[in-house]
Amino acid sequence: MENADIAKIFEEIADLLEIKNDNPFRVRSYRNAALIIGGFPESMRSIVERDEKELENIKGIGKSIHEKIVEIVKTGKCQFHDELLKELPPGLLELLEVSGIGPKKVQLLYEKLGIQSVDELENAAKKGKLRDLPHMGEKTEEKILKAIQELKSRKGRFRLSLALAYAEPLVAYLKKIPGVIQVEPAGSLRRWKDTIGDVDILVTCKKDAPVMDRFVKYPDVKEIIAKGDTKSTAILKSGLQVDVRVLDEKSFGAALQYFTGSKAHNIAIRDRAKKMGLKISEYGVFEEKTGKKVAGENEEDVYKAVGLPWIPPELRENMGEVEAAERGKLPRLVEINDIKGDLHVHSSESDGIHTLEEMVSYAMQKKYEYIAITEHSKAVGVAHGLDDERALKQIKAIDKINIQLKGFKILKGTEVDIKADGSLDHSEEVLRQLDVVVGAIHSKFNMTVDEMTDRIIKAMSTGLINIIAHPTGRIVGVREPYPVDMPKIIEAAKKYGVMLELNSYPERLDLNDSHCRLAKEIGVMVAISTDSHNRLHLDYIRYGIHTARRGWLEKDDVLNTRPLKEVLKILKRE
DNA sequence: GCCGTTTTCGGCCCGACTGTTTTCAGTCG
Ligand SMILES: Nc1nc2c(ncn2[C@H]2C[C@H](O)[C@@H](COP(=O)(O)OP(=O)(O)OP(=O)(O)O)O2)c(=O)[nH]1
Ligand SMILES: [Mg+2]
Ligand SMILES: [Mg+2]
Ligand SMILES: [Zn+2]
Repeated sequence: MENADIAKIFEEIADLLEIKNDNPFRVRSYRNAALIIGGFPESMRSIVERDEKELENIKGIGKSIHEKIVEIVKTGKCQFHDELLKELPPGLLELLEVSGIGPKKVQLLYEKLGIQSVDELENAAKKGKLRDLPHMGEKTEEKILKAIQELKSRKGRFRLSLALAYAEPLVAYLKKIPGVIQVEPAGSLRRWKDTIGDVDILVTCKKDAPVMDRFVKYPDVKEIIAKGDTKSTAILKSGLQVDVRVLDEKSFGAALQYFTGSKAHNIAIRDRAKKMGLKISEYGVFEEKTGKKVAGENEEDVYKAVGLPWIPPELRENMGEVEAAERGKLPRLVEINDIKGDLHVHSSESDGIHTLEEMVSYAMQKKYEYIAITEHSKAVGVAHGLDDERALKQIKAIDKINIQLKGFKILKGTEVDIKADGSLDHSEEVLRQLDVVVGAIHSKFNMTVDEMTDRIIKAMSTGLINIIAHPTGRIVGVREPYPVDMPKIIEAAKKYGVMLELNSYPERLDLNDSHCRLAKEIGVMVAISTDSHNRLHLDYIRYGIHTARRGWLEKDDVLNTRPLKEVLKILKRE
């Protein structure tokens, strides 16, 4: 039982309770717990094994949910969940996936028509059986049929980079509408989450600007879900959903604060306002008694009105940022301009596209002081990995080029394969001649957690490795992380003086946000690298930076914010 | 079910859009 499985159980408990018309705040508690556990950096299993009392320290997890986590970890089951599933058929859960269908309709459909699955719902709608139910008519049937089609072709959450690629031209299109003043991506895009459920765009404009009419005519729109004066929703041909919110420029700050979220952050901020006698909505901050508007034009004022400094969007997950802001303890997050070099770069010598010289010239354009050339080793055959001999040749070649470079240095490196037994795919003799050794797992993923964790720790214990690359091996939306105990890895990294990579490839973003935060807590430095295989990949650094910011990292927590001299000192192995 | 600048009970964010309704419930952001 991994965290994702436990989160799913609580999510289902929330859904089932909601269908049963249970207390909505109880429902929220389960849903909130699912959110917390799903994003937690350490597995519930290892917390329970070490000391289950630690669960009590997690905000949002109380006695009841605590007990259920322990039960699930120990027995693999949750009795309460099982009982709910005896009362209600499991098919009701899939009905909730149909957009427009919520708990009340599910209950109604089940009780009046015995509908227990999406297929049954589709049949009933086609036969016109739904229109007899209260609050439903012919239009509802049509809408449900459309929503079922949409569900069947739904692809799940989009990679951040892909969602951005769809959002950018739409933003440009909206900016050209007459009367439009500002167009800002908001939601999870502005928070730089690794995956995006839908794109949220905030627009401010002069009165009567035809924003919504033009939005729904955007050539890439496939279907209009809703269209109102201030809020519309459409689905693009790619299947990506877009929400556009339009407000007056006087509300820009409050609207951006609202639409950036996260939902949990908004609730926390609004709750705080309420306790101060204020009310926050997307229109502004208002005094509860008089209704007088006290903020709204810009975001900073909204936070100021509730006694807080402005909080960077990447932190707005209600994971301690409100408390930190209150105590003046917000981190000074790392910025893209802090980056002085890139420590994971390939050239055409292994599986890169561009030559070493081409990579260097682009890095110099970016005003970097250094990059490390880190080719694969021979075990990664598909990538033309280097054996010792080729590695030695490359060392000599780099030495030669370095002589001619001014104000820039190529670090001699490798992305050495960590073999199944934890040994490294180059000789110690070669590894000792390199400036930086990046170690990574590339095959044999089907190990137990303990085996995989030991494998990586063994590699770290050789004293030959500086950095572990893409430490969990996940591919966003494609491959789960291999089983590995990250807290143990991070502790071992601390012990052996090894650093961890945040791989900036948008398909990887590995370490992820919560692991970055754990690394900082434990005191392990993170290297934000791009793993570039062509020169434009060097620009992927921005994904890494924003993910690091989501993990609360500051400049000093990041290895490659340091100038060349310092980095070389840190990379020196005993 | 959770939690504590109204602390161990009582409150838990606030508003838009739709389809049905004749005054609003449901769903969603
Ligand atoms: N106050 C408040 N704001 C909400 C609520 N639901 C959503 N929002 C705000 C905050 C969200 O970040 C923003 C956009 O909503 P989305 O459902 O698109 O969520 P978000 O973009 O955060 O994540 P996503 O990747 O789309 O799943 O709207 C809510 O229930 N209350
Ligand atoms: Mg969104
Ligand atoms: Mg949205
Ligand atoms: Zn690589």
